[in-house]
Amino acid sequence: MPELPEVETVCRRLRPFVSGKTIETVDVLDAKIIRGHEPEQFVAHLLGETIIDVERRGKFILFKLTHGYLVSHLRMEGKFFPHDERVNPVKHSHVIFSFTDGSTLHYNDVRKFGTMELKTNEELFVTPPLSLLALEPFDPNVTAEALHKRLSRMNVRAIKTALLDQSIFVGLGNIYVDETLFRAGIHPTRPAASLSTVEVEAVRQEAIAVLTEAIERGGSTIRSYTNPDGATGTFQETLYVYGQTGNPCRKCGRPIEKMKLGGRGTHYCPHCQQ
DNA sequence: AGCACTGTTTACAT
DNA sequence: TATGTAAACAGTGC
Repeated sequence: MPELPEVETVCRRLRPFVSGKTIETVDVLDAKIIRGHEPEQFVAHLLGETIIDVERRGKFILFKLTHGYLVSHLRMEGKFFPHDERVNPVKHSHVIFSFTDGSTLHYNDVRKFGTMELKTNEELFVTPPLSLLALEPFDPNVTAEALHKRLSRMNVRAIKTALLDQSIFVGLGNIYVDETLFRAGIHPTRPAASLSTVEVEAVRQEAIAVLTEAIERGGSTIRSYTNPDGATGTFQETLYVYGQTGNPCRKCGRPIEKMKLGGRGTHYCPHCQQ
């Protein structure tokens, strides 16, 4: 269930594996994964294409092809598994790529929420879904002033809900947004418009710190995430609030609480986050 | 058994 | 327009 650090970890693993390889066959075992085109068109376009590079934009994986891009989102449970040879699909294998060197890439997705879509170079950033994204969080143009201006226009929205909106801030999901708000000392239900520029800057800095540290640790494995090698991340060892319900806060010792906000489980310290 | 929960996004109703 | 809810699906845990 990847957020930006997990997707970045996946991209770093896939990049050396697929770069320079030419697609020989594509088996679509479940058409639900394919968006934008009929599966037949999807396959027909990919045959003979070479994967030039693997890039990331937000939580999307971008396979740069000879012609255009294959854009993939893992949603909750999507996983890519590289293999040096042809192997049989397993349960929940939905799309299988084989390359002219004999290696294969399997897409596995228990809940089938993940997507794959072809885009031309011209369409890529000016059509949904990528056109809807805010700037990358590490972009210097993401300033406290710009973010504060945007948040100040929100009527009643809670800061947590706003930060999960990828058109406002890119890369945070339910784990890292809770961690960001804890580190910034901001209560998740605070109206987004009520944050001062100083508080917004604290949120921005902590978000970048959390995302950066999580990338360095290969992401977080709470229950099911593994990278394409099957390895787990280790950032979960450093979590302050996510999944820590009832445990003593590492800053003040009072128990971490959990509530429901915007339909998502929300973890916070009632003392450190007023 | 049945229900609530899960790391995401979006279509739809209000 | 903005915001909240349900839905897509499968598995796990109580």
